[in-house]
Amino acid sequence: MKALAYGSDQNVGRKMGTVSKALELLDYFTKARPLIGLSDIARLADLNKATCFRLLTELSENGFVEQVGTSREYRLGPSVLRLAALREAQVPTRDAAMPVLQSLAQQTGETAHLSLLIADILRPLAHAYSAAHATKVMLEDTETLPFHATSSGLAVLAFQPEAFRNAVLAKPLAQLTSTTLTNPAALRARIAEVRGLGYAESRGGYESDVHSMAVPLFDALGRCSGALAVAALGTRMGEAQRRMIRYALLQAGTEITTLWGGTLPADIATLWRLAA
Amino acid sequence: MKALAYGSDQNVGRKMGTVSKALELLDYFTKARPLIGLSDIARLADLNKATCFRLLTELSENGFVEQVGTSREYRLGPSVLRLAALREAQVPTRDAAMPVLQSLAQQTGETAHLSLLIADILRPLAHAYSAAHATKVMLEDTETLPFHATSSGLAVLAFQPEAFRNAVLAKPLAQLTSTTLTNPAALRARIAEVRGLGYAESRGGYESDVHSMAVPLFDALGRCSGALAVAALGTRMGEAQRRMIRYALLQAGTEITTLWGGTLPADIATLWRLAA
DNA sequence: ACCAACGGTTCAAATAACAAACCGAAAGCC
DNA sequence: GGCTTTCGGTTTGTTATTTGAACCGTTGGT
Repeated sequence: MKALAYGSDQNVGRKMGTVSKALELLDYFTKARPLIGLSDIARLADLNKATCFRLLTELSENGFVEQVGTSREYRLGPSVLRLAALREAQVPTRDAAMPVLQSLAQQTGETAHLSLLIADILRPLAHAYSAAHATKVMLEDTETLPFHATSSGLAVLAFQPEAFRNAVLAKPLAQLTSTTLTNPAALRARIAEVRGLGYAESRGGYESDVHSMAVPLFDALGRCSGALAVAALGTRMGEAQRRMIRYALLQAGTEITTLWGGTLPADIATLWRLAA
Repeated sequence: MKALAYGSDQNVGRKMGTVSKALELLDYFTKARPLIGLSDIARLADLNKATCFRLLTELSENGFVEQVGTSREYRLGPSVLRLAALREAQVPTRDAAMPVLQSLAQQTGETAHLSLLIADILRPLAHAYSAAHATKVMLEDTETLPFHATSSGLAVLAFQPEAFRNAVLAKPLAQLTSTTLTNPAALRARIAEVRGLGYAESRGGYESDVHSMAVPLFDALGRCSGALAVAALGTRMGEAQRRMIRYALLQAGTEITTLWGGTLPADIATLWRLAA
């Protein structure tokens, strides 16, 4: 199993195959850092420059990265577009969820985002912003959502196999804000609570003034493979607002799970029906 | 440089790194064959089962493929979605072109498609169909566009560096229909002609009753990195129809190149302006 | 003119990939 | 039921690939 690595956690001492190393290089491209030079990416990945060069060359030969003319920096290549189109054609995920996500943002007047569990890491896949407020939560550059410190993370974690939860909680858990829960036992309790409620909530656990709520999403294989969340400034999160957002979330969550061909676990279905 | 391999061309005797082998596995997933078992894919890629298994495992650990529950077959994983979203955010390609593509299909009443030059291979990225005729050209399952036998291929080839053209024409060229041009010298003449016209045309070179026209597309780096084409049944391609399609193509081609931040080579810009 | 950092290259040494044979399970097929 | 084939997956010794450190030639800053 791939090392669970997030935050500032340096993934040192890992022992991984060449392919994983190459694929990991792709992960260093982010919205905030779309172009990376050879030396930079070698440093980031903690790889030898020669190794890194060979990997990048091979990625480039296959269109997964490409070099922009000047300064020879690398960026993601066009191959991913083709593969993504193919994946979406077979398992509509982003395209299917996007309209629901947008209407959720509009309906709640807050920022909505959808995350996917990819290779044991929770990553945001799409965002939708509302024009309702001048101040909104932006998360353009978030690359990884820590399981223990976000509502999406908790929502997903609550519906994973026990072994997965254990693996996550066994790793060191970053104290991101003053209110981040980092005690494994307390987190377990928290997760059990999420399971009982059918949705998760986080008050400033990731960023101190952001309050968010999230629901788990289920795919056609019955797995909980993602989460849908609404994030707002803590100051805007009154009781009425929370109730409104929760309601919209449960609706939208049901909708996306259905679009994905998934089915809610029976207990969750009941919980959500009651709350509606 | 990666071997130019298309059609039924078996890519035997190649000497490629582990990473390329792994990435090539991803190419065996198509719309027509979205799920593949271990033994199948090993046969397709002409790899040892153990090797193939290891590669697939590593791809799976990184979310590039995943196994569906029953029968343990593999399919493309969610990682590609994330990367594609990132790529589109930085270099809007498919999303930017899609509306133009659709309006081109609607405007011409025929099938329009956009292809991208990925790692020396021309691959269709998106299609748009028109509802105007009951019979239309379908190309859902086309995986690779042979340069010598399609209008898109000729359009792209005409604007590549000489070395690239040579590499393509040096390979054996498949005789796909009775009218497919396979003589390198004749093809060179054809390509020169395309250069002089600013667009390419193919009458039944790929499928015997399909007539298509294509224009090259240029990206922000000044490369010709794709083609835009309209394909119709040969029987519908009268002179008036050809003129209409050509006009719409030049318009749409200009538009997409502009959206991509590219600039037309001066001679082409002039040609297209004159034709409009 | 210097120096540092860049992208890229080289080559011996270390490591990871390879092929073949094997395993238990499931699916035909008599 | 029993025989055979094929499946996904594993193991092993051999082999070929990957790796890391040092080394180029350039570029850009001071």
